[in-house]
Amino acid sequence: MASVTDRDRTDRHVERWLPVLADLDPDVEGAVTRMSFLTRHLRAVKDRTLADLDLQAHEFDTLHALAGRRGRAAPSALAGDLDMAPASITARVDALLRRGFVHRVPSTVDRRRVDVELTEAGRAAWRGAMDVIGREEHRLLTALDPDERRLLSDLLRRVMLVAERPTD
Amino acid sequence: MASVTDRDRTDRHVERWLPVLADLDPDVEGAVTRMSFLTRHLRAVKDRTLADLDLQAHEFDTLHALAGRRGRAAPSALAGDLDMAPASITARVDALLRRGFVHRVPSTVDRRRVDVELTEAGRAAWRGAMDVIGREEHRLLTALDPDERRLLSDLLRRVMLVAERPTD
DNA sequence: ACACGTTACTTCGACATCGAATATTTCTGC
DNA sequence: GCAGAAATATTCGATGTCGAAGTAACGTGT
Repeated sequence: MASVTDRDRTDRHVERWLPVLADLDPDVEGAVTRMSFLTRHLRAVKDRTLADLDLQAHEFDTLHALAGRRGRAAPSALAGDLDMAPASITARVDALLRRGFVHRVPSTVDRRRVDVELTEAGRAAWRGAMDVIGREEHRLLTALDPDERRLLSDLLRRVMLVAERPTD
Repeated sequence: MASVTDRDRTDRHVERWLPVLADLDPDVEGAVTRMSFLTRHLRAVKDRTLADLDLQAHEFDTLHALAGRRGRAAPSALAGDLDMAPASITARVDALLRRGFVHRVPSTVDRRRVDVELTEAGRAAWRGAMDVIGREEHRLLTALDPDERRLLSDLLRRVMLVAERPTD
């Protein structure tokens, strides 16, 4: 069991930088560094998990975005959801096409558009991975009890609302 | 002022996925998604801020890692600090070399090693950027008062300790 | 109808990153 | 001492991403 006095690598990080940067706020730096590290950790675990299923993270992410739009979406919509340049979607779809996970469906009403649609194989690959993804998220968050998880989520929401507000 | 009932984009994200994934824990998913988004947000703001100073994020990151080692380090040490492949350091150092921010110092005691050392220009570029970086971090975290920041940092530490523990 | 601006996707060239292979140097076991 | 293992940085080839330019189609105002 983790004692309240246990230190993590971020404590060491802050301790190392404090002499160099005197105006460092340990709580601000600690929160930001931990969010950054946890995000990277989850990404790394996801990479390894997906590798066992013969999927790359960016392949899964694309299937996931598609599934989130009921299995069919325009490339530009996927680019928006994935926070990527539209130009990058083309290569991703090409690769998924070669694996038989998606196909392109030219729109009949607007011939500029070429929707991307999940195949059955694509949906199966996504579902198979979804059964496994998220385990690590829950494992990490069991460090906190349900009330604390709610508290963490609520604190982060308030930070998010500032982030979403335009800077001016 | 943000009301306690204000919703952020993560609330909308969870709401959108709940019908598809019934076993989703809103607090777990909320916390993870918010950490991921905030990390990306800070990265984006850093990119824009550094662009004004004619620096790329990976250039600054390399200078920062060097500064954290008192201005001199082996490429493999930088690779470890930056969580990158050692092969990738070569190109970064080459680029910083062309800008006069670092130079290579062959070690006299171990002729396999070629330390990388900050020049005065490199240290000045780092310091100039450091004065600006971190503003956004503080801006976001002022959504919380000091006690809440401490609380957030402590909650995240406990999550970190689970992440750092080997999975087994 | 038609010209013009907008929208949507793709192609192209540049670049960052990585894993594997390479060259050189140091360390280790005997 | 010396042969083989380990360590260190680099080169090389492949891949993913992006911005800018290109191509095609739509929409609108006149």
